[in-house]
Amino acid sequence: MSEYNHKKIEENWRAFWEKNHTFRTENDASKPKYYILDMFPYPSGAGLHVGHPLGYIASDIVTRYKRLKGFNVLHPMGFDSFGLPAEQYAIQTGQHPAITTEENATRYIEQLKNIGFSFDWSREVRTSDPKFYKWTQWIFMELFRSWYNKETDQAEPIETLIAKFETAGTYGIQAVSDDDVPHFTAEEWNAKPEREQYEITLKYRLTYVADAVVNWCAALGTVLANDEVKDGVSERGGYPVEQKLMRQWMMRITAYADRLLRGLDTVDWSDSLKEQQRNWIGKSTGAEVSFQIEHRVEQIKVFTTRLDTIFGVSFMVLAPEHELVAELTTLAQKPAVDAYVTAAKMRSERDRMADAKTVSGVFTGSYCINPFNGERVPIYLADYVLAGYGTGAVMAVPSGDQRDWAFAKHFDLPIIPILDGQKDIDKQADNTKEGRYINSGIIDGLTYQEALPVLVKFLEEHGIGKAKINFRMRDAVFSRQRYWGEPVPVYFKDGLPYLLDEQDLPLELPPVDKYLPTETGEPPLARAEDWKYKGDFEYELSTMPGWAGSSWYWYRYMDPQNDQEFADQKAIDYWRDVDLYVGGSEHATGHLLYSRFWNKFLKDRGYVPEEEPFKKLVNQGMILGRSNFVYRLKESVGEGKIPVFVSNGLKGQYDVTPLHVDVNIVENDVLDVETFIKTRPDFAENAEFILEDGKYICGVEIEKMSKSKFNVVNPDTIVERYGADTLRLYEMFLGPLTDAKPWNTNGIDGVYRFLKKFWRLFYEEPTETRPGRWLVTDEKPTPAELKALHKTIRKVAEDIEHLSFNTSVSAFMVCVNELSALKCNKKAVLQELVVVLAPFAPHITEELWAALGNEAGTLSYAEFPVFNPAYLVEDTIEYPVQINGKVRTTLVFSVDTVASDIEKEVLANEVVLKWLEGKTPKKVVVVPKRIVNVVM
RNA sequence: GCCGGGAUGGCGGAAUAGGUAGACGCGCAGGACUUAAAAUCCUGUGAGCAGUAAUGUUCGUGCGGGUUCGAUUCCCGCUCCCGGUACCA
Repeated sequence: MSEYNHKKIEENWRAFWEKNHTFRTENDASKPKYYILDMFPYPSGAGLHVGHPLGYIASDIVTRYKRLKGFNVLHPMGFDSFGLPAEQYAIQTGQHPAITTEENATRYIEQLKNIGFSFDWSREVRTSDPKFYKWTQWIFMELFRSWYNKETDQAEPIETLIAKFETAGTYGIQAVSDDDVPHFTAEEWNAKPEREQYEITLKYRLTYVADAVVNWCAALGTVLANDEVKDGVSERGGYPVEQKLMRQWMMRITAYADRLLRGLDTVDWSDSLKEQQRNWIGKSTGAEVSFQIEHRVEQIKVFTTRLDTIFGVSFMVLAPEHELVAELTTLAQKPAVDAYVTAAKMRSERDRMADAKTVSGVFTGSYCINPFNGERVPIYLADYVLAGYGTGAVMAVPSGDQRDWAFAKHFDLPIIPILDGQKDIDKQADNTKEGRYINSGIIDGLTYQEALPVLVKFLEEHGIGKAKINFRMRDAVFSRQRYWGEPVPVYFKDGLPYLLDEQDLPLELPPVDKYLPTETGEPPLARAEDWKYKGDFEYELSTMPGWAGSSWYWYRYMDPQNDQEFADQKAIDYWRDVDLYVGGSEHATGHLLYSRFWNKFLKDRGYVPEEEPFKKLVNQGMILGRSNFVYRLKESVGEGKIPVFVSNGLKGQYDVTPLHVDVNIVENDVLDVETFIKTRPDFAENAEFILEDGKYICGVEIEKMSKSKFNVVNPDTIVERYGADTLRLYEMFLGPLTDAKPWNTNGIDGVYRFLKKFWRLFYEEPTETRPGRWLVTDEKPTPAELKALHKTIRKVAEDIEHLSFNTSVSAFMVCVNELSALKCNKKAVLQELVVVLAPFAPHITEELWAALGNEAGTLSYAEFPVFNPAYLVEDTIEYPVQINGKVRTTLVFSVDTVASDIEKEVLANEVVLKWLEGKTPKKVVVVPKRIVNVVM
């Protein structure tokens, strides 16, 4: 074959790999392991666009490279196949989501295989497969059967807690639990009826039932994702949405807050990602203080990180959802409070936090007492305080906190200065810790450092509070009022939740007549007929959230067929953890925290060996769409009018409406007018076009890739026209893996030409009369050829380690340009180059590898060439010579020339002398092997 | 709002222990081959000014300051864009 025929070559090799199971991976303990994982996709109905494979190409390059370096590489792919879109489609069409999901996954696999990824498809998993979610349910059960012992700082079986109760009651127990756990002695425990004992343990288990705030849409009869709520109404239909408490399964992730925080120091992730997780966990050190409510027995607890400002408290603010609101509201204030609470229910948490400009709130009519000075403090409600944070109450210090300051101004409350270091507090709050305290009772005259211990001692001696570490992170809601998710393996008996017997797993999704909630607002599973545990007991009707299956799936790839365990212990001990994890940064605080949480839990219970599941992690950037526009004259729209479109360069002279035009009929921003008329008769029939230089030039904007913007580019189209190798190289060539960047098919010709030029090093260009001959010879390479090769070997190996693939592609181009110029057709050089290029362009390199006389299909497990620095040694260096930091000339010196000799010669140089204009330089900076700078 | 990230030619980008800004590619312009086109190959290409030209020279890495012999790179203050913000996955 003397012409580069990408289609034929690629189809051949893909068939070869499939037939020979080239990428089947064994759990082979004799070779060092390397686990490279892609965040698995949700198989959407739209199929893949060119943005999706970006991360997969990168991880496939590393995978193939590591194989060449002698590693046993696990590189699997599967589907996170539970999700809202399939359910939404099911609601609209009645089609079971399993069917849609199956079709979409099949399409994804086809598209992925088309790009030549070296996935081991025999290990594919899907979270919606009962054989998979059996183990998701099993892990849920293990969580339910566990509690968190703070003493040992790990999760333990619930039996160890019960044993403690039996011998010592709650005495000395350090557990993460609900707030309202009762205290008892061993005798008291042992005397309790079984049901009550069980009820008590429910407060300690790592998954538990509690009331949580959700977006309730009464009109749709369902709970909405924040995503589905826009401006306080449902995105679908525009119905009102309110914040409502609902009984939900929860995950006690907060038990792991500190370990999740500490673990970040041990993983190789980007600083920004770690920082996002740290902020999410939000550890803050401070104190909890109780304020007695005037004329009542209840107290209001607040958490503060600035206990030192307690003498500046001039009011108290509670979240509108605070449990004491009803009791605190006086008769006179009731109408105002009720109105405010109702209004707050209509606002989403995000709206409430984002809106820092409007001050709103209402006085309850009640007061509490500042325990440090006995002053009466009025109690307000305001929606900037969120019920789920801390205690849902804030002690307001207007002189030190800007939000409190604005609130105080608005309601005309006192602003008490507390530090003599505070400045301009009549204009704004000053949160300084500088200076000495004033108006502050027992800490007057002290500094911040001196005051803190005094305050804490006072707190503890008077029993009004304690030092406390608070986390912003809350327990995770684990229930979804949906159909298309894992059923929760729980049934109810006399109102209490119990686990299913293990042999009854998996609890499969029952058929339902509709995928909607019931008329009474119960989740879709309530529609299932005769769906009772052992024929008697109500099942839990909510399903698990999207993140359940993805919180442990990487272990299933290690042993995907196992029906005895979630994975064989030997397989887990061999593969252990993920060495490189590639995926989108949008998972920074969701999936990546939950996965770490479940991993730590599984480790505590002895199922997995590593504390952290993902050693190294990179976020690939999003590939954006490049939308094209046509501009229609506004005056040309209307009954009986002929539409007129004006070219981009001339649109300024007219009043026009920009309209998206399909990027697939635009080349280099020039519109294919004929196809446009043909494909869009709805608005381009008989249309006239005002051209520039005889062409219709389209406008351009960078936007997210989406169907509605007509800017979606399908990888299949690219593979058909240019081949998968070109697609792979081009996606890498676009820019750094981690950056967001626009897709522009225009540039792809460059890498396609590169592959053809590379091919020309092996085969002569064919003419009409004869096919191109095989050019490769066994001649000995010249130093220049070896230099070109070894520069590339070094660069590419370094780049792959740093995941800097765009620069590797340029390095290949430079190398091929150099070898072409040198007319190098030598096997000794070309064969090594084939191996180096193989991870990037696996098809063309397999073809050439075989043509060079190697056994077909063995390239994937060949050996990566070893870089030899001897070929790159230079004996001269070109020094840029600067005058006052500006380059004026360059001079060549041999590598061993000493600085003083360089300086001498530079000062004698005519260009330098010209710039010196006879003056003596103040200083000459000679940086060896780098640069010379003459300062005058 | 809060948290995180980014900004370099017409376009994608390259260059950071601070050391010749614009590698590589696209596009564009000119040329070769061709009856012609495509493909391919060669040359040029940040902007301005001077010069027939070789060349010389000034400006130039989002904006405003600073540190330094020297700043795309480090520091301070802004502007705009993107991601996350707990039920999209």
